[in-house]
Amino acid sequence: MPELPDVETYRRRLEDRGLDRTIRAVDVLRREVLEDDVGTGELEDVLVGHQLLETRRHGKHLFARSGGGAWLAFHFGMTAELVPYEAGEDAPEYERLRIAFEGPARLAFTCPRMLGDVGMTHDPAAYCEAKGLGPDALAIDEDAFLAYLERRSGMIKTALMDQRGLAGIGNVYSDEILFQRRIHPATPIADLDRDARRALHACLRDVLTTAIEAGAEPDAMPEGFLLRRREPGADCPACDGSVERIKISGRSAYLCPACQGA
DNA sequence: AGTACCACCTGACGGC
DNA sequence: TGCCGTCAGGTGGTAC
Repeated sequence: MPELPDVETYRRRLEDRGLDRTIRAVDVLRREVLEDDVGTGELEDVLVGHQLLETRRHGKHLFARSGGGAWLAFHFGMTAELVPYEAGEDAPEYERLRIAFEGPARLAFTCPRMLGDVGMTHDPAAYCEAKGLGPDALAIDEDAFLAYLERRSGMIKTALMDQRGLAGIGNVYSDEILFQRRIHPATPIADLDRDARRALHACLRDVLTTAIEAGAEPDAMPEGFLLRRREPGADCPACDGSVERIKISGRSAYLCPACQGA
């Protein structure tokens, strides 16, 4: 589930359960989760005997600064997660990398599908730039958002999901934002007037902050959220219609045709 | 530039 | 029970 609200939730989890504890060991259970330029030895040098001191999030990327002089960079792919647990408890399923702190605390990077990864950097901002990431979706202001839409064409959903333009929004939350504005996901950007674009920016902030407050848990989100009804034929949370799944450039988009026009 | 499509890798689920 | 197809919220590359 790792879009911006999920990653922000992991960040808070890491703040709670991973900072200011001395790291005793780091175990890489599956080497493939490390980015190509990161070796296990290097990872140990940076972590073991040190503490994680601060966190940062940019879009779907999470960073943690080690007292050992570098930042860890977590990227979650479709299914990765950060799971704190304690020695003595069963390790979470699909644990791929484990940080063992002195005492019982453990922090697992789990990744069933192996599409996430862990990297290292000396500068998160430079790292994001190298990845081509645009501004964080919660940091971009209205003017910058309008300017972004101004310089591209095509479908609105695609623009919201493009990490180079706006970092943090993925398939689920782009659908949610567009549903809340009653905009069909395939709507050409050119069809949205200035007021609609401004409202979209405000809505995107609302949806993301509401989701963060709910801990990125669908069941804890407002009844009116589409993401709680993400299956074809489900009842629309806002009208008598039902939820439909369509394909937009190969991805599943969910919407209510009655609310969001054809 | 934008879009469709395939690939990556693994798991869950429904149908027969 | 077993096999098969389909789908999954991420990204990245290619070809039109």
